[in-house]
Amino acid sequence: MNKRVTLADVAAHAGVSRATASLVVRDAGSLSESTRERVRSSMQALGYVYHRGAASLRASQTKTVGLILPDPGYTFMGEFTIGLESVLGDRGLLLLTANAFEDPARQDRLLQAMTENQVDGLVVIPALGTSLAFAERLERTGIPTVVATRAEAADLSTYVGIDNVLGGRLAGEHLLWHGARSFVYLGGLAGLRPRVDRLAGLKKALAAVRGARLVAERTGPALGRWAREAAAELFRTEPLPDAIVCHNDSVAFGVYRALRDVAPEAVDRMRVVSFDDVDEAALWEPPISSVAANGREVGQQTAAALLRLMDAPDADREVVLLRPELVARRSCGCAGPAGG
Amino acid sequence: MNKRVTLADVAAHAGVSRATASLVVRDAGSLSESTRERVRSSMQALGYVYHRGAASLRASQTKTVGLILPDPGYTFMGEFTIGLESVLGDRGLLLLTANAFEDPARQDRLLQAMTENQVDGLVVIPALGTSLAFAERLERTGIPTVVATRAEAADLSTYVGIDNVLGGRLAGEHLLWHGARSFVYLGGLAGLRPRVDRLAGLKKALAAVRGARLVAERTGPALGRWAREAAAELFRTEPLPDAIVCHNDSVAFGVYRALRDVAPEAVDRMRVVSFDDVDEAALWEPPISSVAANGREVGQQTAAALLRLMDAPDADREVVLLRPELVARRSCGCAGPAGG
DNA sequence: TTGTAGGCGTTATCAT
DNA sequence: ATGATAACGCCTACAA
Repeated sequence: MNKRVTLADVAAHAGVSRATASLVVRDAGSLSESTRERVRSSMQALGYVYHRGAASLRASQTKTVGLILPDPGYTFMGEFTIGLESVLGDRGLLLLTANAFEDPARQDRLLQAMTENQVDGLVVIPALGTSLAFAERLERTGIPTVVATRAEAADLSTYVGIDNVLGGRLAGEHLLWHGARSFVYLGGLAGLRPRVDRLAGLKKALAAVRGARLVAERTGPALGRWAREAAAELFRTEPLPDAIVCHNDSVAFGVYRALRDVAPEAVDRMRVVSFDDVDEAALWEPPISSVAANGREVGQQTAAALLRLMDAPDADREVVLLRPELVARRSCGCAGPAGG
Repeated sequence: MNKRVTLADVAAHAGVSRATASLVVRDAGSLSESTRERVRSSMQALGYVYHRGAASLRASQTKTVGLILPDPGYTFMGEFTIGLESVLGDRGLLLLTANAFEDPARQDRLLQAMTENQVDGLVVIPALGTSLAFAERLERTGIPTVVATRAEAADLSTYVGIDNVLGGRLAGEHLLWHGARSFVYLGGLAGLRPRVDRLAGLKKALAAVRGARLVAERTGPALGRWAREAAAELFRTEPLPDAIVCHNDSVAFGVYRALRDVAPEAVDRMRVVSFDDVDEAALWEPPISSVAANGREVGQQTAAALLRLMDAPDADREVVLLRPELVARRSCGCAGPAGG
C-alpha cells in the first residue's frame, strides 16, 4: 500500500522545484533540455502518474467533453460517436458519455452530472420529449454546447444536423417520379423533430402532384421488430399503398419481413425508401434505397463546431445543415445493379 | 462574469459552517432537518453547483468508470453499453468512454488517460492485437478492472464473456444434424480470440462426424460489405460448401447478398448460421439462425462483476462465462415459421 | 448537532 | 531558467 507519487516527489528526486516539474509534465515554459530530461527520468524512476483531477481543479479546465445520447442502440449513434471522438481526440479531449434512454427526466440528471463534472464542452442529441426548459437549462450552464441531429432543444444553441425537410422531399419526389401516388410514412416516435421535418418535406413533394396523397402514417420506435408488427397490421387492415417511406433502414427491414409474411405477392412491386443508409441497406433483398445520413460526418462537423465554440465562446450561435443524398437502389423501383 | 459559487458562499448565506454545508450536499452526517432545508434553499438561491472534481481530489474517488471499447460501430457494443450503464448508473457512476478503433497503440494512450483521470473502475473490451504487455499494464494500474467479451488481455483480470467454444460447437452440431458436411468459416479479424474459440468449437463438432470437414476459412473485419466481397470471391473460385458459419450477423447479410449476386440458385439450399442475433437477423430473408450473444446481458454481468471488485478489491479474480444459445430460424435449414 | 483547521496535487503569479 | 508561495473547492478529522 504505497503512497501516491506526486509532483513534489518527482521534483525532490530530480532536485528541482515543483513548479519546474510542473512545466515539464505540461511541455510548457522555457526550461533547459537537460533539466527536462532529468525530471523525465525521475518520473520514470518513481512511476509518476499525472493527476488530471488536481490539475483541473487548479487550471479550471478538465479536457473532457460531455456527450449525452438518447440511445446507443441505433447504428447512427455509433457512427456519430466515431466522427466526434476522432476529431476531439486529436485535441486531447476525452468523452464523458451518458445515455438518456429517451427519458427526459434521466436526461436532466445527466446534464446535472455533466455540469458537476465541469466538462469543457457538451454535445447533446436530445431525447424524445425534450422540453424547451431543457434548452434553457443548457443555456444557463454556460458550457459551450452543440445540439446535434435532433433539433428539439436547439433553439438557443449551436446546432448541427441534417436537412430533414430536404430529405423527405427527395424521397417523395423520387417515388413520385416512379409513378407512386398513395404513400404511407412508417416509424419514428411521435413528435420527434426529424420525423416532423421528413414528413413535411414529403408532403411538400406530394402537394405538387395531382392525385398524390399520404394515406396513412404510424408513429413508433424506429426498430425493425416494431415495424414488422405495425406494417403487418397495416397490410391486413388497409389497401396496400404504392409506396412506403420508412423513418430509417430498420423500419424498412421490418416492412419487408411483414410483406413476405402477409402479402408476398407485393414484395416486388412495393416501392420503399428509407433514411440513414446503414451498411445493411445495400445488402438487403431487394437492396434498399435510402436517404443517406452519414452519422460519421455529422459527428465530425459537430466536433468542429464545438471546438470553434470553445475557442471563441462569445461567437454567434451557428446552424450547420448538412445536405442528405438519396442513394437509389432497387427497393424504390430503380432497376440498378443488384447492390448499387 | 460572476465568480463561481462555492460551498463557502452557501454556508455563509445559510449561516452555517462549510462542514455543515458539505454534509448537506452529500446527504451525510446527522443534521437537523431545519438546517438541511435552510442550506438547500441557500443553494437554490445562489445557484450553487457541486464541484465533483474538487470533491474527488479530497475524497480520492471520482464516481467515474472508464470504458475502453474497440469500435462503437458494432451493434454489440451499443447493447453492451446499455447493459453496463444501466447498472452502473444506479450506483451514481458515470462512464468515461473511449474507443480504440482496434488500434493497440491508441488503446495504450487511452489507458494512460483513464489512469490520469483516476477512474474508480475500468472496463475494457480489448482491441485486436492487444498484447500481454497490455494485460500487465492493466494490472499495474491498481484500478479494479474487468475485461469483457474478448479474452485477449484477461489472463490477469476478472473476465466476463460468452463461451465461444460452446457457441461454435452448437453451430457445428446443428448444421451437422441438418446433414451438412463441408463447412466454411467466414469473417472475424485474424487472431481475434472469439474467432479462435468459435472455430475451435466448430472443429470439435466436426471431428465427431466422419466426412465432416472445414474446407475454407477467411479472416477479415466482420462487416457486411467485407463479407459480400469475400464470399463472392469464394463462390467464384471454390465449389460451394454445404454450410457457412459466419462470425456475426453482418457477415451473414453479406453472404446472402453475394449468393444472390453470383449463385442465386444456391440461396435456398445453402445452410448458414451466424453469431450475435441482432434484431435484423429475424427480419432477413431467409430469417437467419444465429447464436445469440445478448450484449445487454454481458454488459449487465460486467457491471455486476466490476461493482463486486470495487467493493472488495482483494477478492479473487473471477471468470464469468455466459452460455450462448442457438436461435434456429430458416437459414440453417429449419423450416420454422417465417420469422421464428 | 455543529464548527475549526488542514490538506488533497496541481498550477499561476511573482520573484530571483 | 528556476524557485517560493498561494490558491483551486472540497472533505476528513477532531473538537466543542
